[in-house]
Amino acid sequence: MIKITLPDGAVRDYDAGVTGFDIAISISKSLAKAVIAIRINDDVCDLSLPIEADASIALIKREDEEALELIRHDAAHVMAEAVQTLYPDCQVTIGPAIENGFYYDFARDEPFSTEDFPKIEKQMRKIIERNSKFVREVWTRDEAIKFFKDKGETYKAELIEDLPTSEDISIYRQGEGEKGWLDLCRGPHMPSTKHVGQAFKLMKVAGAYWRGDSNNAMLTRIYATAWRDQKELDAHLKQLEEAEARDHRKLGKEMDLFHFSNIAQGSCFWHPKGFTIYNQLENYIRRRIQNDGYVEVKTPQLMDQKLWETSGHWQKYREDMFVVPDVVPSNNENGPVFETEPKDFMALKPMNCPAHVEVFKQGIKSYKDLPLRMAEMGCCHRNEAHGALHGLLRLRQFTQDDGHIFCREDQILEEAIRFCELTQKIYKDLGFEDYYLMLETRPEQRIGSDDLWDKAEKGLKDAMEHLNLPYKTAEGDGAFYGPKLGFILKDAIGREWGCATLQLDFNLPRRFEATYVEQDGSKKYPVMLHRAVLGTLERFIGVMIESYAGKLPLWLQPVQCVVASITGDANTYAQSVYEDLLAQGIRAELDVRNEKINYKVREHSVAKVPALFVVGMREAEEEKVAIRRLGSKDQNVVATKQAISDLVEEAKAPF
RNA sequence: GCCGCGGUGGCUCAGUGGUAGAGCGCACCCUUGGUAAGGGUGAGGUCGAGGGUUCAAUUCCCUCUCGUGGCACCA
Repeated sequence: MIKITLPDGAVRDYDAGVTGFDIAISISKSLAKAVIAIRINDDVCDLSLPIEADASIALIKREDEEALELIRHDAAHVMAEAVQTLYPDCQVTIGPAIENGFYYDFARDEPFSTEDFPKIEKQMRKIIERNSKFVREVWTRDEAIKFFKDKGETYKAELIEDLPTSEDISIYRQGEGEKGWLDLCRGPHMPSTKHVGQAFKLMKVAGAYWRGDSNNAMLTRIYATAWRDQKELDAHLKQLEEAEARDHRKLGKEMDLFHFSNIAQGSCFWHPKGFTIYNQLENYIRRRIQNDGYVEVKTPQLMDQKLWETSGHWQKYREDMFVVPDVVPSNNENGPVFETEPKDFMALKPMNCPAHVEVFKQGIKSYKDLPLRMAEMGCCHRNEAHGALHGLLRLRQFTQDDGHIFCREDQILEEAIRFCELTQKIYKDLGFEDYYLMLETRPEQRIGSDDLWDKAEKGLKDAMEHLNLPYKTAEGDGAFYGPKLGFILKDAIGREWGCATLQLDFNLPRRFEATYVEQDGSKKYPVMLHRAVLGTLERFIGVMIESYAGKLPLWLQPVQCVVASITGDANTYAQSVYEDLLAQGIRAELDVRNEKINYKVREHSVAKVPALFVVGMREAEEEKVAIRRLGSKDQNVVATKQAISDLVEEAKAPF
């Protein structure tokens, strides 16, 4: 007999080898119908798995939150069978459950298109209705490898070959008898295909490299979403639709903030309204960092190859840099641009750090000068791959709210804490609470001793622990010169973008022979903390537009108030209200066009103008305005003086 | 860079092997209207670029380019 502890704490005795299904039956028949899996201790398992020892268990029902992953995983198997039934020449590879759904990677000479989706979905529904049991079998490695090789499934065979020899090769069969479709899988699965249900939808096809390596073949990935019921599915699809409407590229066009053009791909043309946001944000950051003890510098855009050789970028990252020959070009328009092979080169800076080290090196620095916090709104260029570009979120030209803190080793913790606190304050001011921290630790290819890395990683961890900040860790993802801490924000559809970053660097000062004089007169290398709060102004504005769906806080809005007249007779008064607003520093516009007020209200609402001052003869006579705020249908008639001073108060930047 | 999809007036998009259409916007006229589109008239397009097939290509094919969804990349 074994002891099974149920979630309510009750302990029941069962024969060893009892299954989750047996336990469910022993409790109630209706429960047995509803359960689809069992959690044994902390692992989700098949309902049919025999339990051989004492355990705590919980039965998972299909309506439970935990069922989602099982539904999605099983749906992936169903999709794979459907695809292979329809396209027998197609190899299946891997297909995990992911957030909101699942995908499966297929290898086929002719890629799928979305036009194939209805056919595949139909076949999936057939398989689900067939209600085949998922049957787990354990095979030997050789047996499994031979089976898949004979079937022409080279990718599966490769997967099995790479599994540790200690591991059982488990196979899940989801059809009848010997001919049932099967897949290599660790499990667990629900009892049968019908539990997948009908609330799924194939979403998109995409290319994906085999095993995530660009040296490998490109497979065709089909993404799908799957839910417990139609209501959940509909809600998800609706949410996606709404998110699309918040896309910063769409809003940027609609609100006339910026544009992109193929004559400067990956760079942004800021329009007056967009640049107003940009400037407001930049000025705010400038006030923040000045208050936090930074000094601001401006360094060159083009710098000599030698600088990049010293920093190491020339050797390591040249292919991502814009390199410019330092030669006078030929004026002969029919000949080559350069008549002689260029020997000397400059490069547009892909980052500001070497330039800041150059500034640091001017003159002699004392330990008393540290920490030296040097900031720059640094415009950088990186020759990003075409496929990487994405609106304001991934550009070739961008401006970092960059900064480098030169400090002693014993100042790392304090500076790291200080930076995290500054970032928290700024994100709070800007209305961001939904972000997380990611610590990226030492990569395989790195410079510096393990001792230094220990110190550096500990410095970052200590800072986060001191501030009680939860964080994730990505082992091995750090920069070659030091570990990284990132603040990750999400865009409208949940894609993640690194914004704030803090990186420890023991390396660059050594490469540049940048030193300070210690108390005892000896020369020492300072530690460099690379840091940015927004990351880049462009990316942050992009994320912010999506997060606010274009309805930015008043202090950032390009047009804060529009004064709209109802009839021509009120135009003079409207003009005077408008001028008063301007005089008080409000970014206002005047609308005295020959249009109906309905029309004006609609247009400015669509344009997301936060405050609309409507004036007709009634208001003119009483020196008032009828205020209509964005998102509200209410009108509030207020004395003009009061309305303006209220708006001025509200439009104050948070710092 | 790789795989899929796309590029038609300023914007959103329809359409066709016989050199193009709508709505919005824009200009002008009428209308002076009280909180989400008043009416009329008009201008505006080398149908992304190049090549091919064809009597004829915006339409079919190829190459390129840009965009887009992913993948890879992201110092």
